Amino acid sequence: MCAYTVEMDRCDCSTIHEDVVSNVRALLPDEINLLNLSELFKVFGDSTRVKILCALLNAEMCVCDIAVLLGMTKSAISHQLRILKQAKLVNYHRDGKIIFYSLADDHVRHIFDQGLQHVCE
Amino acid sequence: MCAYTVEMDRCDCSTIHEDVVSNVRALLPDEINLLNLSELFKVFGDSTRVKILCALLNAEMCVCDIAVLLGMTKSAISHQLRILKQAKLVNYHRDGKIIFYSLADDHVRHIFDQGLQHVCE
DNA sequence: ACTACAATTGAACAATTGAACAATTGTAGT
DNA sequence: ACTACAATTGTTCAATTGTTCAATTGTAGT
Repeated sequence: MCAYTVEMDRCDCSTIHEDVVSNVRALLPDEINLLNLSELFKVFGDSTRVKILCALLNAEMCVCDIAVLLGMTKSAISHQLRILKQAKLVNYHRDGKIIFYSLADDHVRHIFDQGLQHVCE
Repeated sequence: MCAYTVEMDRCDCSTIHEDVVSNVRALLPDEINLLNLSELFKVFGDSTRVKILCALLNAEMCVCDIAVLLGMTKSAISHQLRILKQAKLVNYHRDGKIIFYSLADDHVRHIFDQGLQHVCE
């Protein structure tokens, strides 16, 4: 019989390492932070957005530039930039008709570096 | 008229900064690596998998332990562990009936640290 | 006011995804 | 061989996601 039957009615196993579970439970970040973290990675989890961010690692660019660079429509790029804006991953400033986008901070650079190291192994 | 009409038939803008575009294009990682990178982040982009990985940051655990810890079925955990295995993010070893899962390398730790820093600002 | 154009937005569609359920696999003990 | 059980797998379904198209917004120049 599962020791957690009362609070965890979905458990159907008997060999739980309760000490490990309770130790890990204490070390786990807050539910909210874990949720925000997965939301952040969800933003990274699209090849178009990855390409846009990689481009912005090297220079600030307008929607049109990015569209040409990636061979996509401005609409598609704009939609993705909106998502990147909401995640506070890019900044922008208007210069006449043109809006220039740039990276918001350097976390992206570090995360991408580590990620590329992983996929290149 | 767009300078890229021939090779980029989807471009509908005229104010391209060609120098910027070509510079960035030269610095952009290979298409394949960018695709793999987004696939990697896609794996991180799910709260269940983030929780599993955060748990494994602290201790190796069996499917049953993780199921109890997160209050989910073993089936659900197993499905997610399969995805984490395919992404080479977790290792595992069998001990009798029980299979213990652990983190594959420290890239995950670094990526999560940077990610948490970003979401906590 | 009008035109040109960079950029954004909303709706619709196809494709992908995560969770749940049932059935199955693999291992240990009797 | 049989039972028990940790873990995996296949299938189905609802929800989410990315792209396209068409229409709109905002700014600069005439």
